[in-house]
Amino acid sequence: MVTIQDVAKAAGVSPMTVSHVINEHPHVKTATRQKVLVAISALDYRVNIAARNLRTGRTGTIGLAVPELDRPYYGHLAALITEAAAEHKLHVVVEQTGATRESELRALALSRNRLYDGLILATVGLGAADSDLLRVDHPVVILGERIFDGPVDHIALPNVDGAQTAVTHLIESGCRRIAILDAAAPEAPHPDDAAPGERAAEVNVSTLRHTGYRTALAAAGIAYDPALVTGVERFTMRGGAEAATRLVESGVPFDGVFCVTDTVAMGALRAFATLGIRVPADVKVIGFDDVPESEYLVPSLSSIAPDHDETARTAVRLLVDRIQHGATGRPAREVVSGYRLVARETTAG
Amino acid sequence: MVTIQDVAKAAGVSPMTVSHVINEHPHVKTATRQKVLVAISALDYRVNIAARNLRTGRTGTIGLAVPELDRPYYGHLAALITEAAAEHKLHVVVEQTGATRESELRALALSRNRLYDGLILATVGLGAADSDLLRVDHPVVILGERIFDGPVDHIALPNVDGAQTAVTHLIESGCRRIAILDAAAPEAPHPDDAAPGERAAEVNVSTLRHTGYRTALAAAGIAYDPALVTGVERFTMRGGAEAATRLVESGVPFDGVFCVTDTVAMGALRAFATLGIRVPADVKVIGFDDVPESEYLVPSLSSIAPDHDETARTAVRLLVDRIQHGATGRPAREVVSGYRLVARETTAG
DNA sequence: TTGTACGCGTTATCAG
DNA sequence: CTGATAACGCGTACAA
Repeated sequence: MVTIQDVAKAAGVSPMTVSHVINEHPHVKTATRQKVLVAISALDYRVNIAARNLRTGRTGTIGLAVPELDRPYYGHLAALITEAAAEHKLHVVVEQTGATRESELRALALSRNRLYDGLILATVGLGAADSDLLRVDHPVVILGERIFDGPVDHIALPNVDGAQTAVTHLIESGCRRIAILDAAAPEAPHPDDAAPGERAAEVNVSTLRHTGYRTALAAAGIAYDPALVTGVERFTMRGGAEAATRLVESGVPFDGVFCVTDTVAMGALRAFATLGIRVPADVKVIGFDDVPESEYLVPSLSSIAPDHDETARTAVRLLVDRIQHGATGRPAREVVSGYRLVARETTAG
Repeated sequence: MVTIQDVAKAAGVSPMTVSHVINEHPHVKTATRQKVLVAISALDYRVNIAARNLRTGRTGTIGLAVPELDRPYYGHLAALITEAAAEHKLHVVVEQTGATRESELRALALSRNRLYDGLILATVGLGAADSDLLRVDHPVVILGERIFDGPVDHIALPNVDGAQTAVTHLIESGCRRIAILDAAAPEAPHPDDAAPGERAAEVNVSTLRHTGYRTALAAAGIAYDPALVTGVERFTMRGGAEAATRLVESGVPFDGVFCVTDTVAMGALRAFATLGIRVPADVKVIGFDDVPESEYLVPSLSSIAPDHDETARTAVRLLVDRIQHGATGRPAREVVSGYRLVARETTAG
């Protein structure tokens, strides 16, 4: 391994001078600079980032931790954040947490974070109950469901409002029996049903969007029918296809479906095609996320489009601010992303 | 920042002993270990990876550099490689190169690589002419087109054979006028057309798959018609849709389309739907890559499925071997991935 | 304008 | 079983 010392020796100067050249400090004679540059390229010298990092405490890199890399939503997010970070001259590296609460906490706590100047953590497994665990001393921005009064900066997706808008759109398109495909296991009670003082069920993407669904129904005077709620094992295409198939096989009539994510909707659309159910003629479908694929599906998928670009930019901006002004200085901020309804063929008249 | 020294002081031992405990060295009395562990958790100490890395030269992390993160193929690849690496107790971080030759070379040469024990580089921009530039001293595995006799370990996709199989499948399905959507700019001459001694045009995914296309046509006695070759600006859905639209508007008759990637095919399918061209009734379509989405499209997309799982596992295995046995010891190896034809609805009778 | 000395936090070596 | 010492490669402060 060729070090800065080797370069110094080769150029006939001190290591310090080499350092000055590398870091483009002004007070180096041009002739000296040239000698050093020649030596650097002759020896193919590269600075040792680990050493520099140890000395300076900065890496110029931020981490992005996402639940799963092979879901369009996160791929898109990663691309946008990479772009936004570049404007701040920061590199982005992405890692996969695995979509469980434990793994997300691990990503957060891992000493590895020392290799990043900051971390953007996209969560699905963390709940409001984990608030305390989010208290870390390095710059972190959480991207995900709503965690009120959390100790870290946090960008919340417009889950409730977005879902309500989606379902309202189905209603306005003429649907009356609207099914929902969302997370399977813990039956999410409607907030209104919770006994006073009782802790609400875990807050996550699914329960929030479920809430929006119920709110929209209620606003339109449509009764909530548990038979129309179908659980999705995982928020994947396969999960969506299986859930949609179960919904159809249950025999319960429905004329609209709100899918918790576009990926789930893609699975559902496929299942409907297989079962001979026409979209949008027989059933209208809407998703959430507006992943790039949605526009190109046949039929193209209506969706709720959070302002991804703005979200990415805000996440990076908040993080950069923490990096520059200290992780624990200012109180935590919460930002809710904007969104818009994108009506496409799956909800066409 | 709490250091190993702080822990040592708190536990009343030397920093060295703390290090022994952290790294689970055997010869530490249980009582001592306990004291240290207590101090560690009391102080919430985390090892400083940068310092450890500086000292040991290992990070336990490998890098994966891909052209673009928001393409299903790379997302899927990243997920599989992460999984494969976990079996070797290695972390994976993914970064985006940007799909240009320069950026890929930069990813390769970057001092940043010192933060990884090794790098898996998925290429699209690099050509055979860059062989020399690939000569680096740290462990690297290239994933991409075929670069014969390159200086680094290399996993090649079965581009030529796979494309030939895809086009042959179209022919066997009854197609006679088969269009191809592939890279736009430099007209790729068929190897047979190159004058002897003349350097072949740049070798990349597109030219290789183009070669497979021509080989399949030739084998079936079908004349190559340049009018059926349509350039795709970028290998995105949008690029595919635009190219397909141009193809149709050109007025040239065709009954089959081979798309250079599944993502391009998704765009093409959408364009055909918009233009009222039925798939597979009017035109049959096949892609390449077999991304997870393909199975769920309507109609589901026939494709060439490289053995992604095996590819990921092999890439990691080769890299681990280099990490353990030195980057420059053994001569470079080239492995070609296996593949299979997946016939779905877009090429159904 | 250039050089010297030291410290960042950790671990390898080797002695006790 | 535990600890002292040195070293990893770089950057900062200060001296020359």
